[in-house]
Amino acid sequence: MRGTVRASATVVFFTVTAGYSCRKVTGTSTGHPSNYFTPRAERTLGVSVPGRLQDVQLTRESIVTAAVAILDTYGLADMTMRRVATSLGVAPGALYWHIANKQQLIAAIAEEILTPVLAATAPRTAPELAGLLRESMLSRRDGAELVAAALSQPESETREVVEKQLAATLEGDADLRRVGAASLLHLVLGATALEQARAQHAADTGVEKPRDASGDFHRGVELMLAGLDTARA
Amino acid sequence: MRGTVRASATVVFFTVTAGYSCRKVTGTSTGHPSNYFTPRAERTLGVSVPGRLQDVQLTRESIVTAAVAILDTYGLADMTMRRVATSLGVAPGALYWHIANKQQLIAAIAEEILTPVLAATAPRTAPELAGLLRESMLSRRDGAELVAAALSQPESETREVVEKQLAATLEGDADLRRVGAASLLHLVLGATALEQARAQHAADTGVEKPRDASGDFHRGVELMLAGLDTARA
DNA sequence: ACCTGAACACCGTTCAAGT
DNA sequence: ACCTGAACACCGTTCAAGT
Repeated sequence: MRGTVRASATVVFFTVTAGYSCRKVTGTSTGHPSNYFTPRAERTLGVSVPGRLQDVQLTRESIVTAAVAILDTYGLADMTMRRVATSLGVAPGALYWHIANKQQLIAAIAEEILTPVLAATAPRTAPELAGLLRESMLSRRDGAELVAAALSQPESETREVVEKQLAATLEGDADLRRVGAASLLHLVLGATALEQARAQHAADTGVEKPRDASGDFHRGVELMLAGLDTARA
Repeated sequence: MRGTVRASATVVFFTVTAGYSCRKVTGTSTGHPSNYFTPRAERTLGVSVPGRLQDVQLTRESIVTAAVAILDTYGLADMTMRRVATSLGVAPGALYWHIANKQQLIAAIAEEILTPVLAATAPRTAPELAGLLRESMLSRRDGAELVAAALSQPESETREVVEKQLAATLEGDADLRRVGAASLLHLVLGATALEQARAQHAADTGVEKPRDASGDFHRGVELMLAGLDTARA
C-alpha cells in the first residue's frame, strides 16, 4: 500500500450546534467511496486534507498551533484533545508524549494568546497594558474564558509575569503595587470574560444591542487607578 | 417483586483521585452477593442507600439540593448530571423533565449559593456586600468557579440582581453607579475565583503558604471605592 | 405526567505493543 | 524516541416506550 495509493481525500465538515452537541456531516469528494488511511499513512503519503499538517514532526509547538486553530474555528468546548490529534493526523495518545495533560495545553495556549502582553514591547502605562490584555483575549474565540482558566491554575507562571508587568506600571510602595496589580488583573479577567460571553451570545442569536463594552472597561480601570492614586497620597 | 424484596443495600464508595479519573470500589455489605434494584424499585421499596433521597417526588428543588451536595463532596468536575441522577436514585434522563440542561442547573445552584446576598437582609454598604459575595462563594467547593460560570451566561437574572444591589450601595449618578457596580462584580468574581483555586490547591498539596487573601480582597475593593469617590467629586 | 432503557456521539487518559 | 491501537471509565442529551 505504501507509496502507491494516491490521494482522494474524505473531507469532514463539522457543524457545531450548541455546547456539546455537534453533528458530523461526512461527504466524499470523488472516486472510491470508502478510502481510509491510517493517520500515519496520511502523513507519510502526504494525502491532502485541508487544515491538516503534513509530514512535520509532532511537537509541543505544532500541538499548540493546531489547538489554537480549532479554538478559533469551533470554540473552547470543541477544543478537545481528540480533535486536536485528529487535525494533526495522529492518534490521541500521541499528544501525551509532548504535553502532560489538557490543563498544560490550556496554559500553553494562554501564553500564546498573551504574547503581545508578555513581549518586551508591551506598553508601560496601566491603562494601555490593561487594554492590551483585554484585546489579546478578545482576539480569539473564548480567549477570555481560556486565559482566566489558565491563570487560575495556582502554579501559572504567566499570571506571575502579567502581575509583575502590571505592578511595574504602578506607583507607590511594593505592597500597594502588588495589591493594585492583582486587583487590576482580577478586574480585567472578570470584565473581559463577561464581555466576551455577551458578545458571542449576541453574535449567535443576532438580536442583541451590544452596548460599548470598551468604554465601560476603561472607565472601570480608571476607577481602580484613581483609587490607587488616593491610596498613595 | 414489588413489596416482597427486603433491603440489603449495595454500597458504592467513590474514590476521587484527580480531575476526571475516579475509581469505583464496590463492596457488598452482607448477604446475597449481587442484589440489584432498579432506581425506581430502590425508591419505592425504600432501600436505604446513604445520602440518597427516598420516595420523594423528583423536583427541580431536590435536583439542586442533590447537586449542591455532590459539589461540596466531590467538586465541580464530578458534579455530573449522571452522578446527580444516581444520587437521587433516578435515570439520567429523568432530570431533563425538570431542568432543560446542565447550564440551567448551574444557574440554579449559583442562585442557591448567593441566597444570603439576594435576601432582603443583605448589607447596604459596598464593602459588606462584596465581602458577603466572596464568603458565599467560598462557602462551597468550587463555588467561585461555578458562580462565575453562571453569571457569565448572558441571560443571567442573578447577575442583574447582584449588580443592582451593588449599584444601590454606591453614590453618584446612575451611569457611574452602573459602571462601578459592574467593575466591583468583575473584581469580586476574579479575585475570589483565583483565591479559591489557590486555597484548594494548597489544601490538596499541603505544602503551601496561604497569604491572607481576605485582607488583599478588601483592600482591592476599597481601592475601587476610593476611585468611585474621586469620580464623584 | 413522569420516568426508564437504551442509545448516540462523544470525552481525557493510559499503556502494551510496534517501528 | 515516538507513535498506534485499543481499551478504561466515563460524559450530556434525546427519545420511544412504559406506567
